[in-house]
Amino acid sequence: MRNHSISKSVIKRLPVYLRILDQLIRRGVEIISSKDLSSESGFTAEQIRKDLAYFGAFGTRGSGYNTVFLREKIVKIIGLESVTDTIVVGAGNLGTALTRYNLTKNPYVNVVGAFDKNPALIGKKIHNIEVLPLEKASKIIEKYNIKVCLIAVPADAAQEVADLVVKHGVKAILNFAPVKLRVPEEVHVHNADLTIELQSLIYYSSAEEERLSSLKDEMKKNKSSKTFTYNEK
Amino acid sequence: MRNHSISKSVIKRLPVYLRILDQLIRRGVEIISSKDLSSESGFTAEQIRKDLAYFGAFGTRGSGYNTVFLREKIVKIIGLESVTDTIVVGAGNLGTALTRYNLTKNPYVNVVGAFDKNPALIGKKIHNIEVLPLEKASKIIEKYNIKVCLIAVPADAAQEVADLVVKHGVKAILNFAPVKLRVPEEVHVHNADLTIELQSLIYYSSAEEERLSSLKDEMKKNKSSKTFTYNEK
DNA sequence: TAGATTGTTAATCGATTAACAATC
DNA sequence: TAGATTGTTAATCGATTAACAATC
Repeated sequence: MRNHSISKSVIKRLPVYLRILDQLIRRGVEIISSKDLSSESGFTAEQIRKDLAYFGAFGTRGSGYNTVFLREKIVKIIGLESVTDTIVVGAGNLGTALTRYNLTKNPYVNVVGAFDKNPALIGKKIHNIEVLPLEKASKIIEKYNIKVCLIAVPADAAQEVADLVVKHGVKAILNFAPVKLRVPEEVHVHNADLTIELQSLIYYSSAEEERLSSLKDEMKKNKSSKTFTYNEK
Repeated sequence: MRNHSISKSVIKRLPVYLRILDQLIRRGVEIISSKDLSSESGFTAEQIRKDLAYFGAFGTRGSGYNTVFLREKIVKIIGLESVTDTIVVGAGNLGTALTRYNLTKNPYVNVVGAFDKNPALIGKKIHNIEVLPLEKASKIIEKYNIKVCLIAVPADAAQEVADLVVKHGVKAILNFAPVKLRVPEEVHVHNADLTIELQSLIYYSSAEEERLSSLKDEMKKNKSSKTFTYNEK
């Protein structure tokens, strides 16, 4: 049976649905329509119905989706039935924030280890776990059979960390360092890259057209009077 | 002159090109082909050429792109010629990490203010700036004509912060809180949502097909023996 | 039954890939 | 000139939107 693998865009929306369902359930809402899910999520109702339909028929025509039932299905689809153990490499401000957030606010994930190379940070307590030297990571990865790892180290250390964790069995990396990690193709990397988000936001924060048209004017000038040389190397 | 607004996917790739060019320039590389940019970025060479072509003809047939020239163009396109002043709201671990990162590692951005509601954090020094109470934000936004704001507060406080900063003129928000912010349509919001990234990664970290097919089996069973009721409301 | 909302198919839109002429 | 690589047009692919029959 071919699944032709569900598209990445669909998968990225599932956690949004899950979060909304968790909220609705907390508020005691039992039924939700795709229309209301739409206004909560910002995705269109059609898209939501289509996304869910990839995995099954979870709703009831005429009324909507049972929140508890749908939540349970999405939890299964994503693979969150049991808590996912992870480690965080890098115990600076960002690594600390990530560790603490996941330990306290993310019920689907547990952090079983935090690591750093910096001796000054080793021994530091984050919530209930202690920062260990990077060399201890391999042991923990194997002990807990860790498949998912967060990397929050400086750009120049990230590849080395990726190599290490992948070597010991990690299959998915959430990378906060601004570098493209090179990993075997069976390993998944998601980049959570602040700089890229911020810069693309800056693009939209000022009048787009003006900037681009002044750029075009410049190009015209350059056409006639070459200022740059292209002949080295 | 219609620009039909360049697509978001293109804009998200520009900062990646910029980063690579910055690296290449630092290493003294003067010319780079789309092929080599491809291997550095992970995007295809065709895509890179097409992306750049939306804005102009920046390369030289037969040789490639002059790194300094192309960098300068991308800086102009994104709107990074002058440093962008920003503020960070939320001075917990994440807000502190973001503030420090941008102050020390991101030459295109300057943080002119950090704010929090928590009295325990007010007065705290992050690098060279001091955490101020949230009420002071409006003043700083107006004083520096801030257009871009980072929000790193807990989910339940994020909307209130968004309302405040938008009211005083912010046009672009990088939101780290796990909520959909409601803002006027001229305001841009990018969500940097750890939980979504992490959960979609978890989806890929274990055998997709097995999970989905066991889900399908369940659905079949449910078809005959209904376990859920849909008639409350 | 009438009203509502899903699940699914078809139509559209947009983005990526392929191909190649232009040109350094 | 021969070799290389861009810039651009055309072809393909994939994702979103629209429409509506199915059905609660």
